[in-house]
Amino acid sequence: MASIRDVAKKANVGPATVSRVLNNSGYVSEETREKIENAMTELNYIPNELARNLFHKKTGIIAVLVPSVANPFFAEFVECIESELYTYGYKTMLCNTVKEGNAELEYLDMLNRHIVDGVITGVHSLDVEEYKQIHKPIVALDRYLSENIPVVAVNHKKGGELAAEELIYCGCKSVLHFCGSKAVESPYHNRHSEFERIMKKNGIKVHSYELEWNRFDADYYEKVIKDIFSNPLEVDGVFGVDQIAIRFLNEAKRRKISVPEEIKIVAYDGTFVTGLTEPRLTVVAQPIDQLARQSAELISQLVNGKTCKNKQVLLDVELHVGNTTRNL
Amino acid sequence: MASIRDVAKKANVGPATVSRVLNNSGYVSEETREKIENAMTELNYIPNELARNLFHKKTGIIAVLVPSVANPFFAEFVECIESELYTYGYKTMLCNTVKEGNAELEYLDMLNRHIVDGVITGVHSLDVEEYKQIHKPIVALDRYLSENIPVVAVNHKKGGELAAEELIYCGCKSVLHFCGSKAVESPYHNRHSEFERIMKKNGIKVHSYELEWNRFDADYYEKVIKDIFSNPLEVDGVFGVDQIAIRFLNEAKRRKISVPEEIKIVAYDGTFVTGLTEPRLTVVAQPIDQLARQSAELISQLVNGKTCKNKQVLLDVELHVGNTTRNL
DNA sequence: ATCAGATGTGGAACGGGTTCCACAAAAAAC
DNA sequence: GTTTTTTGTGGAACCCGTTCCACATCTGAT
Repeated sequence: MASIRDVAKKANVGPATVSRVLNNSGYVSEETREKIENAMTELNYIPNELARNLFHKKTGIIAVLVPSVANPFFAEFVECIESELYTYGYKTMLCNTVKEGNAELEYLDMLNRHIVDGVITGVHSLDVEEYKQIHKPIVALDRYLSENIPVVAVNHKKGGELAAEELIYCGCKSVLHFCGSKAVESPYHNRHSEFERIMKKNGIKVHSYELEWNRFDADYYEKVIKDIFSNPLEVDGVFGVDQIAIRFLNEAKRRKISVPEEIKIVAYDGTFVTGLTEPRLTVVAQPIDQLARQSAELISQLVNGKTCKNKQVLLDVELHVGNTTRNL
Repeated sequence: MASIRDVAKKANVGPATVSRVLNNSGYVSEETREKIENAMTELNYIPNELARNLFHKKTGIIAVLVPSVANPFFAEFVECIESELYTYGYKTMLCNTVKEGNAELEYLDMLNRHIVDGVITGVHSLDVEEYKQIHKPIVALDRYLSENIPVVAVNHKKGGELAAEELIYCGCKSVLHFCGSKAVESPYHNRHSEFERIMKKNGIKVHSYELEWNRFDADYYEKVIKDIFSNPLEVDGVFGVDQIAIRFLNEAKRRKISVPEEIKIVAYDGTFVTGLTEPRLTVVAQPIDQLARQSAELISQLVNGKTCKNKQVLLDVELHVGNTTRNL
């Protein structure tokens, strides 16, 4: 509760001198420094960060927006980004945007209200106009927002290619493709278009199933799988994000469809859940830690006044062959 | 960038009047209100929350400390708590404490430095003394910190009991029990002691395997499973947290040990990952949403000056019978 | 007509640090 | 011995809302 002026009074100095001791700036004699330090410990003085923040107009807090941290991809991303931001000296404010009301907008507004210094958004909601109005530090994860806003993403085109080639290599003739909604402008569409392009080029039939863009819950995924299996399956290959792939695999097992003999499965993302199945999934893995590292670096630059317009960071994906495409 | 004084000048009023308009407090004539509102929109005025915070000595931010959001239990908890805090009007600052350095202490210090209004800690590190020094709003998840700090936890004793009874009911004679380190003071020990008590009372042999308290990564879990299977298994039942249970199940399948015929498995926690196995796991499920709801309510009370010393909230667990203990 | 109360408004002080500037004393330079 | 520099320190203004208090006007009651 003691203020800098209390300390100053106790040490018989001016508040400016105490401030200098606090920040190790300017000239302070050894003698007065000690006097002040004693006074500080005596009064149990702890500087009020709020006052500092007001003066400096910054809080050292970065908001991280994701649809839902309960989703493994975002959980891992948030885990990494928090860690990265921490090394930069920033704290992480977390916002899950899948909730009633427009939490996304509200969090963006925190930029204007000086509550956070920057925003990293991994959210794929529909209205992009709001972002274009804001000329503050924003970094987008896997989403095009505006020319001013740098994007961090993986090379989805390569991702689609790797998946397609693996399924082709394993002899598939007709595949089921779970793809994201085209309502959202995101680099991830490249994976879908590239996957389908290559498949078609090789004369392989592709059945596309468009997933809703804002659903990440178990119920939805179960519904999708049920939906798929309600009609006779005429495919020998499947490509979809982790949780869809896992659930497809499980349903196949329940129906005594052997994997990979009868159906091959390739999962996209490669979060830790793909390590929880038996057989282990073949995955196209996103380097989530690198996505986080790049996002943190970019936001740090933006917060410190550097500009990086039109910037797009593309990271490499990797195919990890498991036992759902080949019998190793 | 416009300040309240800029608005006041433009509207030919005092800053106090602008403040009253901003907060809808005190008397303001309709005429001046309009003048001020016009000035505000003209100047594109957005109040600086930092200045407000300084005056009110609060930020509306609650820090949530967890070992790692990448762990599904904490991911789900954080998802829920963020949502709950949001409804109370609080923002969530996230801190993962499994990193170099003492992040936990650093985040606790934010209470003193007025960066956050309260802390909800789900961290199980070893030194508790620091918490006893702090007389600020803190709520502990599943951990005893000090008499002043309320604890939210599930009824682990009942959890241990449910698991034990299920395994007994299914005819187990010798079980493997993965338990947490006794180095940490936590309500969760009740589940282990109760489980073992009941088992022993029923003449069932219990092999205990003590897990490290601060490891939540895949590598560690894999190592544990490998360790377990490196010796001949002489059990027909297993009880452990979700990820251990899942990995045990997978390894059993790899070794053609049939579940539940030869070995029954009960998982503890019941996070979404237990819905990703085939067969589906039998679990003792923690009501994570309620843990979050209670934590949020308590921290909100504390932040608003109410005291709740010696308080402990115990929530009920539920057994969800899956196909790893019985053939349904 | 008189007075209490409601209504309306602005100046000043405050919250708690930070920094600019002025000024003094000591050390170094010439 | 005089002039620079360097070192050391404190007061005041500032960051930007908020609230207290004083003062003014207007309404309605007696």
